[in-house]
Amino acid sequence: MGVFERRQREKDLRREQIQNSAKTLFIQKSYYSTTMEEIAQKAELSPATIYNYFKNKEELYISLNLISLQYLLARIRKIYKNNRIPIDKKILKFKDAMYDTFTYDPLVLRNVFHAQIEDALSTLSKDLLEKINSLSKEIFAIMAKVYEEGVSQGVFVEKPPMAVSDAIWGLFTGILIWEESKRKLNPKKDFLRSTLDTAFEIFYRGIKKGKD
Amino acid sequence: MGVFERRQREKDLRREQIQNSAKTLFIQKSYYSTTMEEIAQKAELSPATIYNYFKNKEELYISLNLISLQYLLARIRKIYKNNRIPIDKKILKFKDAMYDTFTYDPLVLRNVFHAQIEDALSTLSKDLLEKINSLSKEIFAIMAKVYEEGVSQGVFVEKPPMAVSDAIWGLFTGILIWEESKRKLNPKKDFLRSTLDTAFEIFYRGIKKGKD
Amino acid sequence: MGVFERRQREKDLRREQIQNSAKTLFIQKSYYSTTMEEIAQKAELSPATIYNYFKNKEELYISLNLISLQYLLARIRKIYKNNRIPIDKKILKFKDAMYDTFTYDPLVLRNVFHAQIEDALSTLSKDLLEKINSLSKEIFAIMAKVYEEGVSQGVFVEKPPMAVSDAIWGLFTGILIWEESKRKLNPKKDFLRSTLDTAFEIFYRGIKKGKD
Amino acid sequence: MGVFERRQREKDLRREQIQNSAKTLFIQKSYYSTTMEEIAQKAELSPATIYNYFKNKEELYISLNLISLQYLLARIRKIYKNNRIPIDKKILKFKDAMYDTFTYDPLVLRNVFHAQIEDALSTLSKDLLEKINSLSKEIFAIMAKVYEEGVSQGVFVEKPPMAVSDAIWGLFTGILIWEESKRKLNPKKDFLRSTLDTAFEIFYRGIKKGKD
DNA sequence: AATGAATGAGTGTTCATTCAT
DNA sequence: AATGAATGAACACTCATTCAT
Repeated sequence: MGVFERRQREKDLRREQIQNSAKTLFIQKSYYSTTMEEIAQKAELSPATIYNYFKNKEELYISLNLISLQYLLARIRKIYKNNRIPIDKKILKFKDAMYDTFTYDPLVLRNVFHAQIEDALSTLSKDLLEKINSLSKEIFAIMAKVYEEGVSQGVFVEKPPMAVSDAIWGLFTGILIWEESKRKLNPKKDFLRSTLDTAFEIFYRGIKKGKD
Repeated sequence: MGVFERRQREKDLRREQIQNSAKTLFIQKSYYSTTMEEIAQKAELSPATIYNYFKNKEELYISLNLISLQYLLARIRKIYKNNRIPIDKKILKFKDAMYDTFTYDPLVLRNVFHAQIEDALSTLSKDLLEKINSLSKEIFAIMAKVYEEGVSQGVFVEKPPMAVSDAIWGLFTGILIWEESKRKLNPKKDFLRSTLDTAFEIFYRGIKKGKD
Repeated sequence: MGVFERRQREKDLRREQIQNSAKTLFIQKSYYSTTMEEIAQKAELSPATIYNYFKNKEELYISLNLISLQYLLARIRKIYKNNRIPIDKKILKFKDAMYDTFTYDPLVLRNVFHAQIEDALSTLSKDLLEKINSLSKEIFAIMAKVYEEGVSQGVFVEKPPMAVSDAIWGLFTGILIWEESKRKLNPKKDFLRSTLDTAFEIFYRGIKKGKD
Repeated sequence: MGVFERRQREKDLRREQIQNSAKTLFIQKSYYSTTMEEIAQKAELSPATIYNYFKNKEELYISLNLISLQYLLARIRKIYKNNRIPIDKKILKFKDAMYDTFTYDPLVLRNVFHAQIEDALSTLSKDLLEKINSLSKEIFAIMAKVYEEGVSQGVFVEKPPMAVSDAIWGLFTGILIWEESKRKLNPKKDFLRSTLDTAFEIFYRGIKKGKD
């Protein structure tokens, strides 16, 4: 049994090893320009071996996606349920959760936007897109609910809740992508954290009721 | 000369014809999944002909990029210089300029983010990226300047100006991409305009001094 | 126009050139063991070029098939309609028609039997199989009709007509394949013609009424 | 020794288990489209295990061939030696022997024709082909001998004996393959037995001396 | 100037086979 | 003896690009 378990562990490790190599390359060079050959090389395996772990390139790609988004949802939920955090501060906590998630795994973000690939990822993608969508929807729903509670508690000004959560999400992701792309041109400058903080301070102030 | 000029005009037309076909396809299907063949077909030309107008696929792609960004810059400049617009309202005008530009040409946006390709677009891209960057920098500089003027006029709260302009840009583009991607899953729902309006109202309120 | 026609002729030639190479190899080595590379080499072209003429390997293969069967049907029909040939001799003429067709193009035969490939040739094959089937059905129908006429004219003994035409077909093709396969082991001995003649004499005698 | 024998028996069983799986698949899908993986799965073994019993795919394939042909030879021999059967009826008995053999193992037939593989089965095949050939030769020799005896007994008309046995063989196999392939297109109709009977009645009548 | 035709250089994927355990 | 895992060697097919006409 020890043998079986070791084997399993090793197998899991190989899988992750492949996923990590793939993730790095996909982030660096996009889905299309990354070849299985390259992934294999980075994982120090032969291309054929990858196919023992993933049905094809697409599935490998897809396998990278949901984990992080699920993690994010978990974080968001936790914040939502935590009654010790005042409702208005939760918005800022959301930002932190997103920050942690997306700096850890920029690929998810791309897929959340999935703007680039869509019809290319043919069959499976529909399933994936739906899963991603259902996850994001839940995230949004929570953010919207928190905002609505804030409104009914009188701490937030009244706006269409879905628009607000879309705005939070957009604000976050927009800055993230933008800073990321700026960093590519000049890797030394990393203003992500500080820009995000400023942006959310402003946004927070924008929905917070009452004079400062 | 009439002949020469007609020729030139025709040539320009062909170029645009190709660019339009390419743009549509690149937006629909990404750079990688669009083939020269397809572009040619859409432009009702043979693939070989495209090479009379563009050195290669990359250059064709790149040629699509700057026009819209230049247009945006022009709009932004105009707003900046227009003294009849109160400083705080200029922020909202910026949003409108971005809205017009990006709904007209979603591709620029993608390229401004260029998240997908980077590495792949080898030599030429550096040049392009720099041009894009210098354009965006100017746009930002103006937005930052407007914000600073607002601060010194006492209508805006004080924040790091670059962070603010990054935030504006991020807020706008983030929402744009997000709504676009939502529309792909459900083409009937188009909340772009209304979400943008809500978001900018909030943001505006967030930087406006002396809240209600 | 001359140019266009020359082009067309050249194109047709290329197509045939490819088909010939393919046919030779498919006969020599079966569909599976023949590679596109080999076909290309034999046709003195690059593999990619073949794809300008045929969508894929399967279609190339399929393109080789119907021509000969159609030729056979035409021959069979001609014999059928020729009133100068006495009804009982027509059976022997059928043999000659089959002989000419199949010695010219052994591949058809294989496909008529298509025993080897079937489920491998997935999509298109259904269409092809049906066409082949409809062609063979017509051939059979004619053979059966001739036999029936012979019966009603009192020159043939009475048997189930379809069984008789199946038997003619089976007799012919069985001998063909068998002699072919013998020739492979010993290329010098070619008894196809003489064996066929003997076989059909016997068969003819077997259905002819009022034996010697 | 009991242990050794049991081991041997088990080993033999495994071998057969593999051969059976392989045979079924080869018949269903041809040599090329059957994978070792599939054979292993059907045999409820791992692919690697197969290699403990057969040097490689080719040898496995080849191992399937002779058994049935040897069985057929035995049957043919038995008929030949059975003096209670009148010489002319032996021809019809041969048909029954072939029918039993080939309906039990259609693969042999294909390999007897080996039309599909030849070239591909490189080294070993020569050996196999020779064995197959020597077996078929013997079968033929017997059939020819029976026919010759019939001729000298005055019950058969005179024809080249080898041509007659080729014809018998061809008639049988041709109909077999043909009916098999028809059954593929329409599994409900199985006329093999009846067509064979009709065909051999005709053939029998074709060689039988004397008026009916 | 436009294009039909040809192609080199990939690219994802399959599969028989090997080998350590 | 059985097998999980790894892989080399193919192979069909794609596509940007070139070039003669």
